[in-house]
Amino acid sequence: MIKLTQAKFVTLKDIAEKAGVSVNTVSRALNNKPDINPKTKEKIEKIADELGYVKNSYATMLKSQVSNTIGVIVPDSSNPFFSEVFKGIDRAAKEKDYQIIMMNSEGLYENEEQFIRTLLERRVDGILLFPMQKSYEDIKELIRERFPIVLVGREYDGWDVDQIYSDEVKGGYIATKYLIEKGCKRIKMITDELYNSASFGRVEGYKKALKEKGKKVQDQDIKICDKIHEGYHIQAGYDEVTKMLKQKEIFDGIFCYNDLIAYGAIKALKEHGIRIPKDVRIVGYDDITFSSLIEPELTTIRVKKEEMGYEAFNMLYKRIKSDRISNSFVKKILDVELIIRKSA
Amino acid sequence: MIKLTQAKFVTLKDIAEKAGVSVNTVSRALNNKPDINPKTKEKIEKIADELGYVKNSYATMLKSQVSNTIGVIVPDSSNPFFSEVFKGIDRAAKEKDYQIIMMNSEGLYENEEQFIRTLLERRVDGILLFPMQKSYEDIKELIRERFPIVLVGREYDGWDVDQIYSDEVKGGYIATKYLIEKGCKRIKMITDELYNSASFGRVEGYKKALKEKGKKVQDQDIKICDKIHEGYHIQAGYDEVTKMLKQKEIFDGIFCYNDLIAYGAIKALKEHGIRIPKDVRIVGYDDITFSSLIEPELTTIRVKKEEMGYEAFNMLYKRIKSDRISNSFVKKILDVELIIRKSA
DNA sequence: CTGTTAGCGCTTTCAA
DNA sequence: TTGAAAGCGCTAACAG
Repeated sequence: MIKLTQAKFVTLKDIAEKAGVSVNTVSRALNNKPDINPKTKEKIEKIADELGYVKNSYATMLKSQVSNTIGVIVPDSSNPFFSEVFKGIDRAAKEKDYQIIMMNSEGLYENEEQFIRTLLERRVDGILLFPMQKSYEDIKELIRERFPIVLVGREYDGWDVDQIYSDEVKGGYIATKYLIEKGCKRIKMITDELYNSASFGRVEGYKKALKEKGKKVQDQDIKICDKIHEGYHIQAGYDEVTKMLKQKEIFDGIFCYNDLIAYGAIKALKEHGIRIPKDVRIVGYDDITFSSLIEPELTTIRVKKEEMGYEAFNMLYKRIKSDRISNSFVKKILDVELIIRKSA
Repeated sequence: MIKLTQAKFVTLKDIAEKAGVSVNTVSRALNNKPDINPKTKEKIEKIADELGYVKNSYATMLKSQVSNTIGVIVPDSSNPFFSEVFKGIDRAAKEKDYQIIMMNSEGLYENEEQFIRTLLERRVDGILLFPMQKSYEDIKELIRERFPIVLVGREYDGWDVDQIYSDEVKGGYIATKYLIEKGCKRIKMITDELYNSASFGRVEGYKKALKEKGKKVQDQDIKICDKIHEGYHIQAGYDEVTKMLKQKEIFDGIFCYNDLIAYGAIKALKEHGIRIPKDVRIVGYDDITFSSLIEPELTTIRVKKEEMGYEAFNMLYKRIKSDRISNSFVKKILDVELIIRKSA
């Protein structure tokens, strides 16, 4: 059936016929190849323009087996943390004239698996993945096949794969140590799931700081987010603190897995008339834009977000361009720093 | 040159050879077509699995001329407003099993033009565009060619194109009217560029409300954002208010083009010890998540963000699927509402 | 400098 | 139920 709603695209053949030359002459003309008469070229370009020619990239990619496209899978594109990392990816990709197909796994492993497949079907040249770490099968396969991939934001100790992530243990450590130094006697932690390395590392840092100062670590002090909510991080922080208050738990400091959780925690505390930082001190993680705008301004761990994205792309780019099998995989660990504001 | 770093992908031909059947039998087996012996099918599926077959979508698309992909061009993916609209798009696209290529025009018309071209080269089935409105040539061409497109968030009065946007005049009107009712005598407005319909509409509403209450509209009360900054909206709001204060302008109310500008405005006012809402009342626009978290909580105009994205996709989907030329273009206008919090 | 030819991987007639 | 052959639009090798 002829689709009248959409004009058919002009092909090289159309141009060739009109110009009275062969298809391949047209191809050469339009791709700025050598060995072409300037006059012919000009003529062809003119006709292409008149006809409104738009190259069919599928055909090109099918032929050349190169897409100049990478896939990016993030857990939540509406989380400002990922927006900022993505900015770095985007900037690096533009420099190298690469395109990006971005997908949102929404924290579901099934999606991650499915998206990887889709990206492979699209023959992306490589993948930048923020993995869920709920399972590893999908990634293992890519690595076994030596498909160009860089794992971002999560640690895969001992794996033969390029990776870039922050020094999470240090982050958790300096955050907690700071709270202790500020005089907190009972510090809770609210974290994400425990199976991802970021969460795990931050908890480890938290424990390390407590132990170092001779405080005992109690597992019930570590709260794990309940993620059933829409926009779950803020809500989860809010719910968790509300519950802690209702159960009359005693605490004078909270270290949150990320700034969003901290926002929710602050909201709950304020609603109960608890003063920050006087009664309870709060430290977040990530240092997203809004953290210097909320009240009280949030003390937090700054992560090099844009740099992480920028570097991640360039690591992937190198991997894509490396023509030989290389067993030297890059593991880049970014430093973090404590940003002291008003909440702690 | 053989690229050893990347295993070659398995093709239908490979499977066919191993199974001792023809390529087309394999194709039919893997695509769940009728007319295939269940046993043959099973055998083929098994081999495909063993060999790790991944379909080459370029080949399929080249042949079928359908990509099941749409392009989305947003001005700034790190602005929470667009993140939320995008969520709606994403949800709708998933329902229809469509994929999305998202691009970030960064407020530059050159990028918009360039991205449209790229998307056409990728033969997307349609485009969802948040236009800059700095120029119209690129869009005009698409419309002339009857390429499936939906313009989102901006009004194109009298154009033969599907569009969805908010009732901006109403938004500006109710925001300003509310400030007047609260007793504001001198209300400033800080807006984005003036050439886009959203900005234009909100200014119109602002003027309408002032006039209706017998107040005179002074053009110098309307401040236009200076956008040279990184993360410009917040910074621009901050800079603008700082400048107004330095120049000792008199005002007791500010209506901001969006919440981000309002955040910056609030920050500047606080730094100067000006109380909100006692000395100056602030109303924002969009009602992004963080607006109920900052202090004071922001009074703002709520826009149906997710719905806008969701509807936009479905309008585009209909357009893509409509097989005949249709001259009835859809123009959907979403309602807005005033959310009263603490800042005004 | 230009044309002919082959083929990327897949789908789709049309025969068998 | 299956196979052979053509072709989507483009590029590249090779002649001329």
